[in-house]
Amino acid sequence: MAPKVLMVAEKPSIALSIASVLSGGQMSSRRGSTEVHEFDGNFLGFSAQYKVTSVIGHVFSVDFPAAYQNWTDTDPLDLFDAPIVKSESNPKAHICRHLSQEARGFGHLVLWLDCDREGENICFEVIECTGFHAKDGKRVYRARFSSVTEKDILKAMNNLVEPNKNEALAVDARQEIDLKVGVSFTRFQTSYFNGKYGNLDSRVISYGPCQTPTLGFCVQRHLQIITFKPEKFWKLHPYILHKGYELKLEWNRNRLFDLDVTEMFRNIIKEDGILKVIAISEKQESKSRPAGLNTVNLLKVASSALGFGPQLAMQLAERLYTQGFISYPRTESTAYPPSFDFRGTLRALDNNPEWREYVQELLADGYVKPRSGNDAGDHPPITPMRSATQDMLGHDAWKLYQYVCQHFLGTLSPDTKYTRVKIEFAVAGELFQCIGQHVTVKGFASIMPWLAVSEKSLPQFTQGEKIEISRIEVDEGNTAPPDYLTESELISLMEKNGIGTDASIPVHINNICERNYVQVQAGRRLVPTALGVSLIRGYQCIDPDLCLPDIRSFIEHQITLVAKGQADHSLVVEHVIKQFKMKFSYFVKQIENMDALFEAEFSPLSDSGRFLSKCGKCLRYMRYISTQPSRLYCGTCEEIYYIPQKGTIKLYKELTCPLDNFELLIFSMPGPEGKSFPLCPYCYNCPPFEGIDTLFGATKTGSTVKSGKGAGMPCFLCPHPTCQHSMISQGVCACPECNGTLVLDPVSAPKWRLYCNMCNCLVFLPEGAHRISTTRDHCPECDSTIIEVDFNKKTTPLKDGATLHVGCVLCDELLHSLVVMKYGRRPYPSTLVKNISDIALTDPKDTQYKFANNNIKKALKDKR
DNA sequence: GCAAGGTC
Repeated sequence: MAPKVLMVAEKPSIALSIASVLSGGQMSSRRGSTEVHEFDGNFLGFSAQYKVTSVIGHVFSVDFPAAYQNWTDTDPLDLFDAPIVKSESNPKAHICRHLSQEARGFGHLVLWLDCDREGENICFEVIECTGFHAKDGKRVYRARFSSVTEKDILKAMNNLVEPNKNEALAVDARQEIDLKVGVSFTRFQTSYFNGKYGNLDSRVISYGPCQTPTLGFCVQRHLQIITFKPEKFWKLHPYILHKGYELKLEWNRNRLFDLDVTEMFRNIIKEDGILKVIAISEKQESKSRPAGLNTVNLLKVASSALGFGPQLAMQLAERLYTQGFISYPRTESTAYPPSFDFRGTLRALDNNPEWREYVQELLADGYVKPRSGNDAGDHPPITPMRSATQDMLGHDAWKLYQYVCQHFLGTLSPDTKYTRVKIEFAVAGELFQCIGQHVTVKGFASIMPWLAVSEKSLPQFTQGEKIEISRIEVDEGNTAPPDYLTESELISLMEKNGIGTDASIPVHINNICERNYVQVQAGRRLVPTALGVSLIRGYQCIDPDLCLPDIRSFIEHQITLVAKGQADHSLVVEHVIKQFKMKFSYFVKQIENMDALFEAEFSPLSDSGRFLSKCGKCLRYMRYISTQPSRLYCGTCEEIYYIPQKGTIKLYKELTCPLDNFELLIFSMPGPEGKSFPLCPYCYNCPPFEGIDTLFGATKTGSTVKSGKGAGMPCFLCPHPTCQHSMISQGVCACPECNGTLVLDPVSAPKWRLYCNMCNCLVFLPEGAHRISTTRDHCPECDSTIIEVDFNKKTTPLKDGATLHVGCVLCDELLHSLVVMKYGRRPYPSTLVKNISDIALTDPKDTQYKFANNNIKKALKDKR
């Protein structure tokens, strides 16, 4: 009987590649939990029946049993000795059932999981699902491949080995250690601090061996900045006029920290007044073209040059990949495989208006062999696969695609070559110099112009020549602290210290943002919050190990012993867990040291009213008084700010109003159809724009705000032209039911919707979309704001699995077919009804509100 | 409500 061979890869794309290679493209594919490809071929000299399918990453993940899931009943200390259970990572995908079904009647299993430790671990997950280990006569093989190319796949097929149990056990060890350490510390910290302070703006005060050192880097830089003491320094710069050039010379001492000494040098140089040319040197220099592009480098460029965070950059890259524009975007390798088809990839780009000429030149004159780079044995570097234009991709994806193309072309271009001339001068025993640069070969900088070497020309000098000093300048300066870490620098630090992997680095950075430990500010610099700083300073005074990057390398080192078979899995886990348990007990005992820092920053729950958001005038937290009428009170300024009644109010991230610096709040009306909107406490009470002074949902019981003519401007009425929360930015189109404007509800994901800023009209947008945002463009047909919809990959209505769609809700056929309008029957909460109906029942033209709305419409027009 | 690691 012909042998039956089941092969399993780590992801669907690899299963497809393997099946295509081994079947020569002659396979039949069918859907299942993941695709299954079938064909006939040879196996170990016999003709065989093949089936290739895949998992989707890890099949299982670890957790504590149900008995340990209750936070209040479980002492976090007990978690260290608790059992752990494995359950399916994604139960809905039914991967385990899929593998077990596909394995039925098959006698051979070939494991094509990625060739790293995690892949080895997944091998054993697959074995467990297929039940192969239990039955006799069934054989399990491991394919070891260093790239997903025909040559490597065939080579692996002819050199099948056994899966490596030790490597898999090392991953089991890491999973158990990470789970126990992370969850115990997280639960303890969260319960302790959230139970004590009212204004902690994070639901969970998490700890983790990757996320905490990541935060540590950001806080370390912050502490460096705030403890920095600037020092004055001075520099001497003689100037010369030579053959028509005025040149500023650099001092070999660079700078001095003593003005008197600097002045002394200035005087003796001035007295002499003649510089002598003592050396002229000319060197040929070169600046290397880049090696192939890997994930981490793509993320760094995306953050520093394109302004995309790692999470967004990966989403964009993933989409470009599934749509066939770029190659697989998750790779560590910067070396191209020897078989890489450079000519073919170049040809794919040679009709692109953006690079046509450059590509044609490379094709005609012959491209340069790329630098060797690093081969991590995974996927080839990220390269373009087919030509695209901005219209096909949308703005953000285009920017990323454009970089991938430029980088690829850069790797095939010559190095930049330039000559560097250095002229050295002496006067009164002091040395000065000036430097000229002349580019001889522009090379890759023509396609990556931001990396170009700057030109600086110098006149001719001769050795021994004497030149008069025209004037001497003393430049004064201050030493400056470094700036906050850029995301790109953080990624480098994480990579260098082995924190996270190319796939998980974006997740850790995202974590510390979401938990409110850091904020991304201008230039994508990461500035820690009071919470982030308090946490790290707390660890530093209790047990600095807890926030140092070494904590990760310690764990890695221990599990590597398991992977190499030098230590027993259970002994290592036991040993490491014991150490962390001791650290945990000590941390609990010493928590008051960390608490002292929290006490200085946050306010106890027991004080009346909880602290909610910061006042824009004094930058202190204001108290939220929930008793009717609910309001905010700033104790420092002694001001009261009313807010809408009968709903829930919470901090809107830590976003602030560009007009007055007050922290924004999100108010949500009750019920499933209650709209949510941002508001600035100050603008709401004292609308800054003329005409908007009608109450919107506020209580009129006296205004304590001096300038207040009234109250009532939430962000959805605000005509601010550039603030991202204003009606100008969030408004989409005119309300079909009234004179209002339909505005995007910014926190309505995944049930995205528009609501009218005057009446009850609701418009439901495509549900489950990953992101919906307004753009600055307007529909040429109807003037509505163009919106951008990022559909969910699984439910996207677009062709070829595309997810990004840009269009007008009224005129775009697809969007129009997906939106549902609903005129809410339910009345608004009483205060709102009162105000809205006041307007609606009288002639709208006579109301202040209408006037305001006209202003807004005008503002909308002015914006265009 | 919690970690980190896969992949979607």
